[in-house]
Amino acid sequence: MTLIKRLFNIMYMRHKDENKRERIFNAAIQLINEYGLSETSMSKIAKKANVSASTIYVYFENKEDMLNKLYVSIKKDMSLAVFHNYDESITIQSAFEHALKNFSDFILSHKDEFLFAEQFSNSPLLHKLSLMEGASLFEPLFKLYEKGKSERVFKQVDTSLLHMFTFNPTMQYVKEVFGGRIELEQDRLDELVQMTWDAIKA
Amino acid sequence: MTLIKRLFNIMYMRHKDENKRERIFNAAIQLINEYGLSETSMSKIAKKANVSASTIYVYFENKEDMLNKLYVSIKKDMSLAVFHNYDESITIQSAFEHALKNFSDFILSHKDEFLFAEQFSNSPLLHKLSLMEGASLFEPLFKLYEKGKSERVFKQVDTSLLHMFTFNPTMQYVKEVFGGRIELEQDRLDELVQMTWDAIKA
Amino acid sequence: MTLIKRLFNIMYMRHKDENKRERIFNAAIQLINEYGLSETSMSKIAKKANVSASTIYVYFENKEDMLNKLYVSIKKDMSLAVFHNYDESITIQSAFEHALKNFSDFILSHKDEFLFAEQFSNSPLLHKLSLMEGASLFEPLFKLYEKGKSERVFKQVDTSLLHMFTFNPTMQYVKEVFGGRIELEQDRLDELVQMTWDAIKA
Amino acid sequence: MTLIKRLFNIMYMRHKDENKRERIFNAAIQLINEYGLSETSMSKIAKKANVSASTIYVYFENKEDMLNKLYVSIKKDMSLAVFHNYDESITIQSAFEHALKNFSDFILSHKDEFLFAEQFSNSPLLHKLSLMEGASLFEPLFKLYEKGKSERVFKQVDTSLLHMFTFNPTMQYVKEVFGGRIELEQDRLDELVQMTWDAIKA
DNA sequence: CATGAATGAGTTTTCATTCAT
DNA sequence: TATGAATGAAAACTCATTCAT
Repeated sequence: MTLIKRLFNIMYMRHKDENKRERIFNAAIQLINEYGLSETSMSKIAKKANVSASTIYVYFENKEDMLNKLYVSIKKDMSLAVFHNYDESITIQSAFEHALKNFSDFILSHKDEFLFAEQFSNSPLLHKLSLMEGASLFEPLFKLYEKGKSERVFKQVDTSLLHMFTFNPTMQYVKEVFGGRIELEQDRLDELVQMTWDAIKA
Repeated sequence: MTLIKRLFNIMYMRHKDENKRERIFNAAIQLINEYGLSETSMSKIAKKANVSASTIYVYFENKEDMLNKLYVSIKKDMSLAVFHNYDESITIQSAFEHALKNFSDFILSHKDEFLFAEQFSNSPLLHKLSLMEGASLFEPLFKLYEKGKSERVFKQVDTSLLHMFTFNPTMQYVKEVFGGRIELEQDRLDELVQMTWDAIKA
Repeated sequence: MTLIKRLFNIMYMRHKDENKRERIFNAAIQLINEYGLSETSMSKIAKKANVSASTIYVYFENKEDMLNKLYVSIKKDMSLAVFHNYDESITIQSAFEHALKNFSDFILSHKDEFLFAEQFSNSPLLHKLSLMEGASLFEPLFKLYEKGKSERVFKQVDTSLLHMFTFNPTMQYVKEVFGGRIELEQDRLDELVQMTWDAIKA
Repeated sequence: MTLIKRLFNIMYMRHKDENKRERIFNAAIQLINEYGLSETSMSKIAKKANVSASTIYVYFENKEDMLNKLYVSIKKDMSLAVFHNYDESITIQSAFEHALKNFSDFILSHKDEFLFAEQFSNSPLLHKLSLMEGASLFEPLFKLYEKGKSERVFKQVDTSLLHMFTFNPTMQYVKEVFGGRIELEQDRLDELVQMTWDAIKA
C-alpha cells in the first residue's frame, strides 16, 4: 500500500474506544470474582460492560485471549505500583520494605484485580507466555534480591525462594482479610513484614 | 422382565460401587488440571471415568456438590498425611518440621490432587462450608502453634500468620516445580524449612 | 465389561427412535431445497423435525456428519430402486433401459431427495468417503457396462464415459422439469432413452 | 479536514476500482470452492481480496447480489469463449464440434469459475433472473440446434434435449477430472465428442 | 470511494441434568 | 444401581450489514 493510501485510510478510520476495553476488563473481573471463572460467560461480561457481546471480539481474539490480556494488564499495574517511588540509593532493607508495603497497599485497594489474578494464575487457561510476561515485569525486584545476596544482607539461597517468602504470606493474609476470616490491622501487617524479613535476612 | 431385573439387582448391583466414586474423582482431577475448571464438563468426566454421565448423579447431587466433596476428600487425605506418625512427645521444632516434611511429600506425590485443590480453593464454587470443613482437619496444627507460642518457641503473633508462613512458601515452591520453572532439589527443601523456621520462631 | 453386566446394561437401555432420525433427514432435505445449504441451520431443521436441536447431536456428530449420512442414505435408496427387479438373464439393452427407467421413476418421485443430492454433491462438504460409498452402491451397473463392452453391444470406451451418457442427460431433464422450464412428457423420456442408447451403443 | 479529504477523493478515489471488483470475485470463487458456499463469509472474502468487508458493499448490494453477479459474469465469459471464432458459414457438425471444444477448453482452464457456477447453479440462492440471463447468453447455440433440426442433421426432438446431451456429459467428465477420479486425456475428449454427436445426430 | 468499529441476530455446539427403563 | 436418550438453556463465537468518518 502506498504511503498516500495509508494516510487516506487513517483519515477515514474510526478510533477504538479505549474506554470500552476498560469496561470489558472491569466487568470480567467483577463477574469472575463473584461467580467464578467457569460461571462467567462472554455475554454476561458484555451485558455488565454495556457493550454487545460481539464487540468484545473486536478487541480480543477470544475468551482466552481476553483473560490473558487482562491478567497481563493487572500484573503491569501491580508492578508499577510496587516500584512506585523506587529509590536505588536507600538501604536494601528499606527498599524491600517499601516494595512490600506498596504491594500490600495495591492489592488491598484493588481487591477485584488481585483476586482475579489469583484465581486465573491457578487455571490452565493462563498461557505460559502471559505468565512469563507478567513475571518479567518484576525484573527490578530480582535485581534487588541479587544485590542483597551479594551484600550478604539476604540468605545465600535461590532467588526464587526469597521471592516466595516476600510475597506469598502477604498475599495469603490479604486473601483471608477479603474472605472475612481475619481483620485487617496495621499491627498484623507490621508483623508480616517482620516475619518476612526474618525469613529472608542472612 | 421386572423379576429378572430384581434378580440382577440382588446379584450384582446391591451396593454403590466405591471404586466408581474413586474413578469419577480421578477423572475430574485430571481433566480439571489439564483443561481447567471451566473446560471440564460432566460428560467428559464420565467418559474418562468410564461411566455414564447419569451415573455421576447417583453419587452426587450435582456438579458443585461433586467438586466440593472432592475438595474435602483431598483435604482429608492431606491432613492424614500431615499428621502421619505425629508424636506429641517430641519437641515443637521437630513436630513442626515433621509436619512440614509430610506436607511437602504429600503434595509432591499427589500433584493432581494438590493442583486441583489450589485451583478450586480460589474459585467461588468452593462453599464456605467445605472450606471450613477442610480447614478444621488441620485443627491439631493450630494446637501446635498455640503450644509453641505459650512455650515462647514461636513469635507472639496471630496464629494465622504462623500458618501462612508455614505452608504458603512451600506450596508456591512445589507449584513452581510442577510448572517446570524450578528444579526439585532436597537442598531447596531444606532451605525452605530453615527460612520457614526463621520466620516463625521467636 | 463382563457379559452379565453387558446384559444388564441392555436391559436398562432406552432405544433410539429410528423415526426421529427419519424426521431429521426429511426436515433437512426440505429446508435445503427450499432455502439452500447455506441458509439451512440446525435449529431450523430441528424445529421442522419437531425435535430439540440438541437431539440431532445424539444421532449425528455434527452438521457435516448429518449431511453426509443423509447423502449416503439417499444414494442407497436410489441404487435399490435402480436395481429393483434386476434380471441377469434379459438382454443388455433391456437391462440397461430397465435401469434407466427405474432411475428416472425414482428421481421423479423423490424430488426432494434427488435435488438435495445434486446440491450436496457439488459442495465441498461432501466427503470423499461418502462420495465413494455412494458410488460403490452402483457397482452392478459397472459390471453391466463391462459385459456390454465385451459383447460389443457398447462402444469400446472408458466405462465412466458410458456412465455419464447414461444418467447425466436424464438427471438434467428432470431438473428442468422440477424447475418448471420443461413439461414432463412420456415422449420426451422415450426420446431421452433413444438418444442415450445412440450415444453408448457400438 | 473535509477539504483535505475532498482533495484525496479527487486525486485518488474518483472511480470504482474495477480491479477491486475482480479481486472480490476471485476471492469468493476460491473460498467457495475450497470450503463451500455455507462456510464462506463476506469477511473471509474481504480478507482474501485484501479489502475491507464494508468495501464489498460499495460494489454490491449484498451477498446474494454479489454471488448472482459473479455467476452471470462467469456465464458471460463462458459464452464468449464458446462462440469465439464462431463462423456461420461452416457445416453444422463443424460448428457444433467447435463450440463443444471451446467449451471444454474453457472449463478446463477455468476450474474455479466452472466449479463455482456448478455449485451455485444447484443452490436456491441463484435468482431465476440470473439463471435466465445466463442462459440467454447461449442464444446463438439454440439457433444452431434449430438450424440443424431443419436441415435434418439433428434428431427431431425438443431442442433442450439436444442441449442436455451436448454439454452435460462433458461437464461431468471435467468434474471427474477435477475430482481426480479420471485422468484428463485427449482420446477421452474425442470419444466424448463422438458420443455426443451420435446422441444428437439424426 | 474506502474503511474500522460496532452490533443484533444468528450460528453450531455443548452443557448439566432428568427420566424411563 | 446404572444408563442411553432426550432436552431447554446457554455457551462461544460469527454473520451480514450499517455507519461515521
